[in-house]
Amino acid sequence: MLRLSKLTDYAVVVLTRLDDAAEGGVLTAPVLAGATGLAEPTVSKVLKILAHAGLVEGRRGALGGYRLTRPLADIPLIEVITAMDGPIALTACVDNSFGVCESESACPVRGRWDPVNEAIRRALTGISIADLAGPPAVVPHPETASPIFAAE
Amino acid sequence: MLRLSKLTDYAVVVLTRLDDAAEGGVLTAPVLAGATGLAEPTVSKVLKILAHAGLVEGRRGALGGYRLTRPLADIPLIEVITAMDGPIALTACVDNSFGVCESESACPVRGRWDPVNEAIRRALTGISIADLAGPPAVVPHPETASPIFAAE
DNA sequence: TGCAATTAGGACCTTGATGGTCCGGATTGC
DNA sequence: GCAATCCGGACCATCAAGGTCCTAATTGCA
Repeated sequence: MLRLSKLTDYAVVVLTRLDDAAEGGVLTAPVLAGATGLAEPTVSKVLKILAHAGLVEGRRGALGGYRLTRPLADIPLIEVITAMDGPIALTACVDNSFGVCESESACPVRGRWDPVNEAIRRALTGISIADLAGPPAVVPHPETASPIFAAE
Repeated sequence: MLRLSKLTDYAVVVLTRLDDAAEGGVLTAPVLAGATGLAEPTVSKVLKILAHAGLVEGRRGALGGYRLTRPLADIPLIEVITAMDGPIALTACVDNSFGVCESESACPVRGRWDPVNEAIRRALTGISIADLAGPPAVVPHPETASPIFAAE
């Protein structure tokens, strides 16, 4: 269904909540779990991955917790997706990876997916997490909503 | 990994091969299987789905087979993806689907994914299957390659 | 110095979707 | 009437995603 993983979804939610922390302050995994309604181990897992990608910073020990390393507006959506789901690659046929496809000799679209991946990357680069956090509520009609894409 | 299903991948390959048929002629599933290197039942499954979506037309009986209902250039990639994978929806939070998310009351990104889906749809609408079939070979540097996107 | 709180890293299991195969029925041409 | 072919669906195996848990390592405080 061309869907991204739930973990990525959670990551966006967690990141936006993390933005609630006071200047310089940190939020612990349990607190974030409570704020988001997600299970604590899951939140913990998400935060660990995000920390590994450098999007958040973890501080151990008592009074420890996590905080953003950058403002949400400086985090493009694609960076979160890449951190959680790995690099954007719609098919196994990426770049010049030979040998992984048993019918590559007969494949007429060989090497042709890259521009597609690139197009999606571009579309996702222009959207920041801040855009997703945005105004509080539901968007009834996306077409008439205010444009949130830098690329448009 | 934000990947689309293999079936979709196969569909694109099969469609491009189907384009080899003579004007008005048809190709059978076994022939297409041979031409693409894919297993026959799989090709058959793909064709059935494509036929259901109206992208190809099946003709039964002896001398039967499949043929394109439109030239490849008139088939946007997104149409194939939608046919095979279902509608583009990066997350379960789509439109105004209430009740499916147990923490929707606490979710700060509620309803905010739609524009993202829309952006991807747009990026995928400008690419036709003909673009994917394109010139025979590998694209070394997508950035310097000829632009194939109508939207750019 | 010891204890409590917290992140870090990974192992582990379950579940659901995907991928792939197969079968019976309907249709068509010879 | 027969053979070839599509049509529709059922069926099962595999595999990655989702989620949980456990054990270190680190830090602050009494």
